[in-house]
Amino acid sequence: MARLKSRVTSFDVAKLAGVSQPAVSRAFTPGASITKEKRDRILAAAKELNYVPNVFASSLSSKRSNMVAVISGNLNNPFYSETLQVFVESIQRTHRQVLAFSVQDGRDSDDVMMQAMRYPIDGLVVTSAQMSSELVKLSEGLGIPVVMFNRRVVGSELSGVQCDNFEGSAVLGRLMAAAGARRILIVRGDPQGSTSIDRVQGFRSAVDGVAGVEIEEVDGESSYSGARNAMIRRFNGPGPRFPDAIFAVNDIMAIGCADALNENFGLKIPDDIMLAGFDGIREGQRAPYSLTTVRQPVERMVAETLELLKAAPEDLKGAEAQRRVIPGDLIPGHTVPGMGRWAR
Amino acid sequence: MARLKSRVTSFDVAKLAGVSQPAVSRAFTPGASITKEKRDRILAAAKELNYVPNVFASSLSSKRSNMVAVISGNLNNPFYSETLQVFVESIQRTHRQVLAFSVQDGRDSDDVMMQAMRYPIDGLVVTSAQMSSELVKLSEGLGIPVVMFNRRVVGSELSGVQCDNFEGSAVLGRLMAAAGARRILIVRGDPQGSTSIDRVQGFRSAVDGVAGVEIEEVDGESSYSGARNAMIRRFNGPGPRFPDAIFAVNDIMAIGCADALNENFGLKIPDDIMLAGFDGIREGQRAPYSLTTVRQPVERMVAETLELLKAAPEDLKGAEAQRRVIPGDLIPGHTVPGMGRWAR
DNA sequence: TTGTACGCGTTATCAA
DNA sequence: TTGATAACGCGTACAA
Repeated sequence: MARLKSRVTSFDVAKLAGVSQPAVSRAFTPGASITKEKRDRILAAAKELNYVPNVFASSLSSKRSNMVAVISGNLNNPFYSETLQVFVESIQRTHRQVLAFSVQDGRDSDDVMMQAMRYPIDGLVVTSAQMSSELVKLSEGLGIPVVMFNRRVVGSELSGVQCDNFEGSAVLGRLMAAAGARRILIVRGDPQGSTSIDRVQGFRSAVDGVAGVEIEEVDGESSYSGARNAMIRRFNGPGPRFPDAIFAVNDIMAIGCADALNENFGLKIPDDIMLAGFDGIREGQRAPYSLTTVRQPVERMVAETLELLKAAPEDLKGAEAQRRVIPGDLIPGHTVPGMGRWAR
Repeated sequence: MARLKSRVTSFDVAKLAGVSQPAVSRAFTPGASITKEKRDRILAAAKELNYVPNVFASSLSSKRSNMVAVISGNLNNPFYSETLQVFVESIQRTHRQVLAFSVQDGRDSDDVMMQAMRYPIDGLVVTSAQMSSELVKLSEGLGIPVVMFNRRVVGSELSGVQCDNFEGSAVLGRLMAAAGARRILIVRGDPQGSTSIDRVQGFRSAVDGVAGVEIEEVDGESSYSGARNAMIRRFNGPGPRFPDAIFAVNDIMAIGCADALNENFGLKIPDDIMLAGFDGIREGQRAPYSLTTVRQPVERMVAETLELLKAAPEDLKGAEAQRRVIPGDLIPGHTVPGMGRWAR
C-alpha cells in the first residue's frame, strides 16, 4: 500500500500567488466570483507547482463526489463488456467518473457492493447481479441511489431498467414458429437470473399453443463454452435427434451453439437447424453468423439508467420504484428463414 | 449534481456504542488493538445505524487511497475490453478499486488524464493512448506512478509493459513466407501508434529478404469496419489482383478482412488467401475463424503492470524507466497453412 | 487497550 | 470580490 506522497496543496499555491487559500479554490471553481486577473495568476502558480485540486478533499467538504459505481457481472459475455463501455463513455461525458467493479459469476456480490458503498458515490448501477435486502437497506441508509440494469429483482422492489425480455423473446418465438419450427430446443442461461427466466417464458408463450410444438430445455451456463458443451453433450449420445430450431437466451450462447453445430455435427444454419439469440452483440451480427436476434438498445437503456440515478434513493424503492422496460429491436438476420419460406 | 446526504459518521456509532470515535476507526481496521468484545459492540452499533467508513475521509487522513486509474483507448477493439476486464479483476483481487476512463480514438487524452490525476490514486495505467510531456511532469509532481500498457512512448522515456510486437510479427512473417506467401498485403492500424509500427516492421523484417516477395500496405484504422472497408475499396476496382497473404496488425482487423474476403469476394481462407492477425482475442479463436495469430499474454502483462506500479514515480521515468517486453505466443490456427503444405 | 487532540486538503459561511 | 474560520469524516500521535 503505497503511502501517497504529500501533495502540493492550495496553501502552497496561495502563498506563491500572494492570495488567500480560498482564492485558489475559487480559481478552480467554474463560475466562482473572482477577477479574471487573479484567477490567471493563481492558475499560473498552480501550473508551476504542478497543483491540481484533490478530489477527495473537495468531495469531503462539498458533499458531492461525481462518482458513479458500476458493478458488472459476467464480463465474459460481450454484451456486458459492451455495456460497461457505454456506461464509461456516457458517465464520462457528464463529467463524472466511473468506479468499476466486477462480480464473478456465482461469487458473493454483497462483498463487492459493500466496497463500493464505502465511497461517497452519487449512484450505484448493478448489472447482472443480485442485491441482498441487507444491502438495499444499507444503500438506503447511506442515501445512495441504486438502479438495477437488466435485472428484475425478485423479492425486493428496486428500481431498474431492462429490455422487454418477455416480449422480445415472444417475437422470436412467433418468428420461428412461423418459419416452421416444431421441435424446439431452448438453451437457458443462469437458471436463477430473471433475464433468462423472462426470455424463456416469453418465448414459450409464443410457441406453446402452436400445434405440434415440442419443447426441450437445456442449460447453457450463460456462456459460449457452456452452450457449446451443452450442444455436444446433448447430441453426442447414440441416435441423437436434432431439433429444427434452437433458441439461446443470449447471443454469446447462440454463437456457441452455432459453432458446435457447424463444427462438431456438420449442420448448416438455417438449412438444417434454425437459430436465434438475444442481445444484439456486435460479434453475432458479423457475416459468419448474421444471427437472428433482438437487440437491446443499450445506449438508451444506459441513458435511462443514468436518468433514474438522479432520483432520491427513497423514490427508487418500494412502492415508488421506477421500472423502465424498453422494447428491443428485432434483427432479422439469416439464421431463421424469413418470409422467403412463406413465398415458396 | 446530487448533494450527498450527510452520512452517519463514526461519531454517531461511537455515541451509540458508548466508546470514543477512534475506537470505531479501530473496529474497522483489521489488526488494530481493540478487544474483541468492544469491536463486536461497535460493529453491532454500526450495522444498526447503517454505518460504513467513508473512504474519501479515511484516505485523506491516512494518505492512502487504494485506487488505480485505468485509461483505456479504443474499447471497440475486443482486445482492450478484454484487457480492461483483466485489470478490473486483478486490481479488485488486491483489494483496490478501479477508476475507469476511456479515451475515444483521436480525442484529446490529456484532459481525461488530468481528471484522473485529481484523484489521489495509487497509480495510473494508460492503454493505447499517448501522454504529453506536460502530463508526465504533472504526474511526477503529484507523485503518481504511471505505466504505459502496450504502448511505446515516443520521445519521453516512460515505463511500460508491452508484448514483443516486433518479434511476434516476425514469427508470423516467417510462418507465412514458409507457407509460400509472396504477394503480401499488410493492413496497418493507427499509423502513429507504436503497436502498429512495431508489428509492421517486425513482419517486414522477416519477409523483406525472401526472394520474390512484394509487399503492399493499406490502412485498416485499427477496427473491424476499417479493415473490412479497406478490403472492399482495395479489391473492388477493375481487375483487382488478390495477394496470396494478408497480415493484419491486430485480430479485430483480421476478422474484418476475413469477413469481407468471404462475403464480398467469395474467397476461402486459407485456400485462396492466407491470413494472420495479432492479439489472440477470443473471437478470433472461435471455429469460423481459427485465426493464426500471436496471443498477447494479457494476464501476465497486467500482473507486470501492477508490479511496476509499486515503484516510486521517479524510478519509472527517464533513465530508470522500466520496460518490460513480454514474448507473445504463436497460435497456429487454421488461416495459414502449416507444415502440412511442406509435407506434400 | 483506550481516549484526547490534531491534521489531512478542500469547500462553505460570513463578515469585511 | 475577498479573506478568516469553521466544517467535512476519518486516521494517527500521544498520553493515560
